Amino acid sequence: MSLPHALLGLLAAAPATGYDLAREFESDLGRYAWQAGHASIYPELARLAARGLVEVVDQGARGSKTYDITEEGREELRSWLLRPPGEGVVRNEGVLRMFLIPALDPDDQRSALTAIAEQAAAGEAELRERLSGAPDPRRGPRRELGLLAARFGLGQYRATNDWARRALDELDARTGGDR
Amino acid sequence: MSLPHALLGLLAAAPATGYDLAREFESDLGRYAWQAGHASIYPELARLAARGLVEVVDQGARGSKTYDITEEGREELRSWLLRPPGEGVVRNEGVLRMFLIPALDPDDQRSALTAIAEQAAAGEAELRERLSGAPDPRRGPRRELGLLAARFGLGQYRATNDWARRALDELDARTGGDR
DNA sequence: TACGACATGTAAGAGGTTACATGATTCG
DNA sequence: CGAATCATGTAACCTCTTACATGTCGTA
Repeated sequence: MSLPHALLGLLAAAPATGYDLAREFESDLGRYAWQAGHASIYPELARLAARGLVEVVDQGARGSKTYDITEEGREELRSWLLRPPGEGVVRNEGVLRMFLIPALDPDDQRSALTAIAEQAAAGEAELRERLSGAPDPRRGPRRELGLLAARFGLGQYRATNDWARRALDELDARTGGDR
Repeated sequence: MSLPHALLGLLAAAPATGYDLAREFESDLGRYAWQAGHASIYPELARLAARGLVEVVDQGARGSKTYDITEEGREELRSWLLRPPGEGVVRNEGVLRMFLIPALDPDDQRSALTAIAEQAAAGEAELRERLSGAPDPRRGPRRELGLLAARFGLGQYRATNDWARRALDELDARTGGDR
């Protein structure tokens, strides 16, 4: 039940076509929060339109339809965002891998943890660069969302890197620290 | 395709019944990494057994079956854990809410961000207490998994709290900081 | 004029949740 | 002996992914 709210949230920032929205899910949104492909987005937009939460405000070239959120849509979005966050859906393959690392033998643990730390460091560096550069002019009205998401990602990568390096330290301590 | 590997990873630490595994998903594992209910676990164990990756090593009271991982299972798990982490599934309703907060008006943003910061602080405190106390004797062979997961959670809550408080500061700066 | 990006849709199937269904054991 | 917990399973349904299918527009 999160996809409709994700779409409402994106449309609340600016009207967009289904195609635009699908691309939005390929960046930070899809990386840290929620993934969706066009094959789930188009039918969901149609359902939201049928419920009166969004509407088609423009039909352009190539059969494109630009959707905007309606007043009812804003209310639905607001009540969802303000609802006390009960334990929602959580599904993260990367974190799952991290948790299961103790099942490996020490050498394999070392390489898996090293790979995680390096990947997190690389992700952090890349994001830091993006944040320090000029704000991406393409994003326009969703710039704020992107900024917030990027900063969240930064914290995420930092925490992951710290976690992996601490696990590596302890592994070295346990196995004698040599090699 | 992550549930079978999650089950293999848990069984790699110690043999368990489907019921045991279902409870495992209710703690840190389900909170940060991957959720699963008994209705998906039992059929998946049967499939894994059919593929020879796990086997029934004991049948106890109440029709319970204790599963253990096989050598083939360990190899499958190892190759999955060592596989370079391409972008896996990510689905996190809480993070999605965080990203969409800019869709609210400033007052609502303030309350949503405050709620997030408070919840993260409470989660962090609770986890910190659990980590400082005596290690839970019930967990036995999965203690290490739990420790790793709890420390990950700690970093997570810290990052979330920082993120929310920074967003609040900026909101105050933008809207004049009064009230 | 060909290629890449834009743009939308459907169908089949995988994976997962909720609800239904059943029964044994333990503990107060 | 009643309630909670242990323990397993199935059926219906929902959601999302993958693959299939189609067509337009800009530009090199």
